[in-house]
Amino acid sequence: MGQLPTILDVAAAAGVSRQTVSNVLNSPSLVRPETREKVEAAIAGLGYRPHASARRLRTQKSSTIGIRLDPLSADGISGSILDRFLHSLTEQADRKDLRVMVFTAADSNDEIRQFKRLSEGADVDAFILTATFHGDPRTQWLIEHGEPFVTFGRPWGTDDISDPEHLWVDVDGRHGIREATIHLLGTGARRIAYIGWHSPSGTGDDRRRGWQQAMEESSGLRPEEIAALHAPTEDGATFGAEALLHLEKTAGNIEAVVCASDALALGAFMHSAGRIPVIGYDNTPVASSIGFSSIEQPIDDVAGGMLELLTGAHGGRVQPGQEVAEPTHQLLQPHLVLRTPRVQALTVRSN
Amino acid sequence: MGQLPTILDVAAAAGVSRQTVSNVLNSPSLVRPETREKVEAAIAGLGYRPHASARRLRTQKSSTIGIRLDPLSADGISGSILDRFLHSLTEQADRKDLRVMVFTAADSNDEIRQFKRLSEGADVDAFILTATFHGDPRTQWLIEHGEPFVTFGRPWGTDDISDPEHLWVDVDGRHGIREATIHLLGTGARRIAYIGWHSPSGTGDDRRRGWQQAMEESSGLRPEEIAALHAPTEDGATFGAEALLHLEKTAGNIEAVVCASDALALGAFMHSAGRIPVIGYDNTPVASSIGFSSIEQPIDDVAGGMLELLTGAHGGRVQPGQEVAEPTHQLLQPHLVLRTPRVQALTVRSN
DNA sequence: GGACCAAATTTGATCGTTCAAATTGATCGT
DNA sequence: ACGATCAATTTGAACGATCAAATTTGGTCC
Repeated sequence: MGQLPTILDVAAAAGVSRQTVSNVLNSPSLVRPETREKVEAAIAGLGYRPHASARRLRTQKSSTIGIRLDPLSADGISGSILDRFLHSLTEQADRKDLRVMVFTAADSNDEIRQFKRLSEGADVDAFILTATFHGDPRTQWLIEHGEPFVTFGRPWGTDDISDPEHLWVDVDGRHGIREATIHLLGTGARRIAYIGWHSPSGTGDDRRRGWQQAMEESSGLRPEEIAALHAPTEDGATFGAEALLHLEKTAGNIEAVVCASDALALGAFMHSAGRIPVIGYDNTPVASSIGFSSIEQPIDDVAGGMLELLTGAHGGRVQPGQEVAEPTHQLLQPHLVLRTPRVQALTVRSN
Repeated sequence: MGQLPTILDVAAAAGVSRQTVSNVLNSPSLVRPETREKVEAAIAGLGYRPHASARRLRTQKSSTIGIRLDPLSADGISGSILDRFLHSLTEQADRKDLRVMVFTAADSNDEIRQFKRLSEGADVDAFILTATFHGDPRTQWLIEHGEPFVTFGRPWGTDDISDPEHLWVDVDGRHGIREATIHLLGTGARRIAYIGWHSPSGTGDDRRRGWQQAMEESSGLRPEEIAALHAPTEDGATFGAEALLHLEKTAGNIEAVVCASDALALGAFMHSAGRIPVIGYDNTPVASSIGFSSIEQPIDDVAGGMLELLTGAHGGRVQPGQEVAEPTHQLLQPHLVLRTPRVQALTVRSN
């Protein structure tokens, strides 16, 4: 390991002072090009890297963002999506010289306790929140304590979307589901069912509206008929299968299904034995393995957008009562990934 | 936000000196119980938390472990397993007052570059490695540079398992597959196929041996017959389906299948239409949704074991030529999760 | 009561960096 | 030629904690 070189070693090697080296790193414009080169050569020669903790102590900034690992979120981004998101976030953060620290929490209150720990210890100086919900206590706490943060998910219900209290990036689920439904209508299907989550659910209700709009506009069915094609349930493959079974009994013939998640879609697909088109949401590995269509969220753009908001003019905080030049949120569009099923017959056990 | 209290504020409030407060936190035994209580009251009253960066600067320890996010590892722990592992690791690290920092890397060399960045910047002071392979350059680099680390995975091939050059925790895949095979033999099946990965692959070869042993001991088949039931391929559902199709053509009737991964098992299960028992590896969500048996790795124990080794006497490093009292590795046993299929018929398209 | 020793507590120095103020050296206007 | 101005660089101080050494406290023994 040896002793790591410090800024003083670099200064000595380059024949300048500490501060000049510091300036080369942080405010290059202050340094004469000639000296800058000398210093840069010394830095490279010694393999010097600034000591993160020393810098943090002095600047009171950690250049680290915190994100909770939420493995089993029923709502919003589930499992493998969070995984992809975390990966993309970390990769892009790295390019901006930001580090990512993860933590776990049992519930929202526990998460707030972690916010406290991590911000007070100066471990992180901004937070990334996923799966926001109506009346979220976490955003409230962060705003009150002046901690910078960005959410993946709109501030459902609490405030105006166009004039938000905080920064957010979200995916327009309604639009995605609407496009998917329109695609199915374009193939000739009319009796298109929607299997989603129980209300109230910000994400869930929004997605359902996409299906509802498309159906009302172009299916030619009466409102009661459309309503009869809607089955709210819990998230999960078995629930998806049961919901479709239920719909077939109560609403009769179903020509296609749009689902609020891939888990539900898997169930519906299994139950329908691949005979009718099923469209899921999130384009998880299951969808591609089994081979059903799914709506893909632009995860990279979400992560990139969040970092942009965090490092941009706002610095993760919306200054109250101040003119805002840059946008404070982004609503991104998902896109439909079409697949033809790899399986022909598939039926759920009768048990 | 206000100004956070420092150790000096606590000292003043408790009527003692800096160092006494520091001792209450780090070496309570040095402090008289009476004073300790006073200080603890002051800490609680002010809501003081030590400034992580200041402590790190002084102690030259970050109390942070780094782990690479590897989203698409074909070998070893794949996708959702890494997710579960990361979650478990973070949760257990938290209890030991350790933080977890994540990073991404395109390949091993890139990962080594990250090791450098993070250790030189004193961002992390130990690494967690997953999916080790034969002649892994990463472990070599870490050993050479004296960076503490633990691997999830044995040092395949490089050195002696019972006298390792570094700390590791692994799951006994051979034993797991062996038990799974024995279970199938117990149900009366004899012609049990094995679908795994191409050789050489540390993990893959080890798992295959488990099947081979069980077959040689108890199937009653001749060695050539057993060999004919083995199909090595790439990881993935389609490869699994193709492998089983191939085996049916070349080896004839197959009564059950054991696979090196759930992805392969999914393919085999789809191809066999759920008619014969299929056992996968990793017990991913796909296995539970679709409903096939799978071998579950004790992820929590793996994470816990790795942290134990890291924080134990070794401090993540095996001192060369020194007597070692504590064990330097752990080999854990997986267990079989049995399921009855939820689907009855399922066939792969002929394309 | 004073000498001695261990336990408890305090003080001085330091980790590596950046901020703020001070210094140097060159250019310029009058 | 002389101070004023400005760019480039240096020096002193501080961030908040811990280590190492010094000091005080308190008890025991003769």
